[in-house]
Amino acid sequence: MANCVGFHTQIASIMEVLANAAVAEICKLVDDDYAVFRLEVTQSQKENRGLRRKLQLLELKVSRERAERTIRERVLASRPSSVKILDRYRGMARGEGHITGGHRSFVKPAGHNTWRDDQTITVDEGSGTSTQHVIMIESADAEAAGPGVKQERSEGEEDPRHSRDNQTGAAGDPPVATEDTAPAPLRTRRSITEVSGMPNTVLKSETDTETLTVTHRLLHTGSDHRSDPERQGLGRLGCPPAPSSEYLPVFHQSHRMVHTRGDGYGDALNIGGDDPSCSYATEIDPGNMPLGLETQTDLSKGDWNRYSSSVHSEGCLDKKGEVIVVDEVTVKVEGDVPPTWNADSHLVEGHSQGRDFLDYRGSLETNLNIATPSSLHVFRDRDPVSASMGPSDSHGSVRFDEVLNSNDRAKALAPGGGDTSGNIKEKRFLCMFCNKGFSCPQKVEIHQRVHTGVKCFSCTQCQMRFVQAGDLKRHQRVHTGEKPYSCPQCEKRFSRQDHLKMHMKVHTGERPFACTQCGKRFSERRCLRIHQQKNHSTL
DNA sequence: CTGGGGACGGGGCCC
DNA sequence: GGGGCCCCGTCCCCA
Repeated sequence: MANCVGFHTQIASIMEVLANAAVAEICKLVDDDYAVFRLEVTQSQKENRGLRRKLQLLELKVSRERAERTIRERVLASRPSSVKILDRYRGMARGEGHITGGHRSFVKPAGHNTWRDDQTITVDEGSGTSTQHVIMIESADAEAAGPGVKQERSEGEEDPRHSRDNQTGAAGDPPVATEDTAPAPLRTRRSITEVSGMPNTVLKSETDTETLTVTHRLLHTGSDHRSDPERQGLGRLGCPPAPSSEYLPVFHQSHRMVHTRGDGYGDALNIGGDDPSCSYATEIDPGNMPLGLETQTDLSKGDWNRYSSSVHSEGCLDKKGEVIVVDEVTVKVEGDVPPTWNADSHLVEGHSQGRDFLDYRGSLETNLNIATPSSLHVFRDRDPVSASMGPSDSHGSVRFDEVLNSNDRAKALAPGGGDTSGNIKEKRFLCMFCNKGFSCPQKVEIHQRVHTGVKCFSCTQCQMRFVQAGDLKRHQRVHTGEKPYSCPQCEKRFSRQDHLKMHMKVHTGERPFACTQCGKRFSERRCLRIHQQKNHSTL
């Protein structure tokens, strides 16, 4: 019996030894494999870095070449051209046509939704049929990027301020506001991404058909933007991004904040209601205003960068303010990513060369996947908060040709997104729709209402709604009949100073707008324009 | 009667 | 918030 016990003990010992040996062997194998694996990963990372550097160099080179070409084009375009050109351009700006030359875009090839790090950006400047549509956003590092990678600029119309200067000129000899005499050169609209190599300075999306991977990089495409849990957001937003809305401000934030969607829109929107006469539009469709005002909190902290990122990551905010720090996250998109915002849809139709606000409008009208203002109504009606809305809700009736009026387009296309201050550093906060720069987040928020159609201020006397409180106040003079401005010449009174100023031209005989064709002068630019269209238009 | 132009009121938007 | 400009619609006058 004792022998039996001893035998079993020995067996157990041997088994234990063998087991330990096996474990040690396994561990060794695992360690070896792990070491090999890590070595491979390290090598891959090195290769990846090397490739990225090469890509940077290539893109920088392309950007510079493009800049040089732009300069040449501008030189060529600065030659005097005929009135026809500007008129034609104006027509296009109103959605009557497409600019067939000069405009270039980097657009994804048709049929491809995937952008990869190693995907070469090709540029077909002649046909505009390629490739990626990306942008470099001004940032602190922008200057370091050197010439050629500055924020794209596109001018199809003269700078209104500049024009105004020309028109006012020196007293006594009002300069001729030629209006159409010297059409600004039709410069190309291009978008360039600056790849600085710094992970937190380059944003790019790697979009698979149904998967949006947000890495350190994010290039915000329209489809990406709407590939939400809320493609509803598309509908709700109802304000499809202007082409430039593909652009995403690039800020120096290594971490992106993603807010989970919540229902706290009402709360979020309950800001700014300081005007007793202003019934704040709590019925604002949250999807229509992805900038959830909750972010005011962040904005007040100056954390606009994070704010912006969160908007683009999810477009939704958690009412609890829950924040998920995302370093790398894969956002699954339910269902098909609507190709709505694929630049391809424009390109395939031959609109590739003028893809900007103009094409955007066209696509809006033709692409059934795009939420139209009518769909806004649908979503608004679904919104329980908006159910209390009366007919005064102009939100849903916002027309994009109102939102994206020619002035807006011109400014959006203007250098620096309309920034004429020249101090672009002071306007680091970019509109996510038109890329226009502003000096502070609050201004961006207000400005973006232009695109979102959000009108927070409503008149208690009528159904009018306004984006800005000042507009409401001015409007209310219509009801009060208040006319605080009186003409010193004829005692005529006006509710607005600018109207008085305009009226004063009656007395001064000021006619700063002269027709270059017949010399006839007008007191209003519009009169001149109408005159030229009716009498001198050769189109 | 019609078209061109002047004048004015109002909204949009930016500074 | 005020100032200012742009744009549009409308009304009116006049040739």
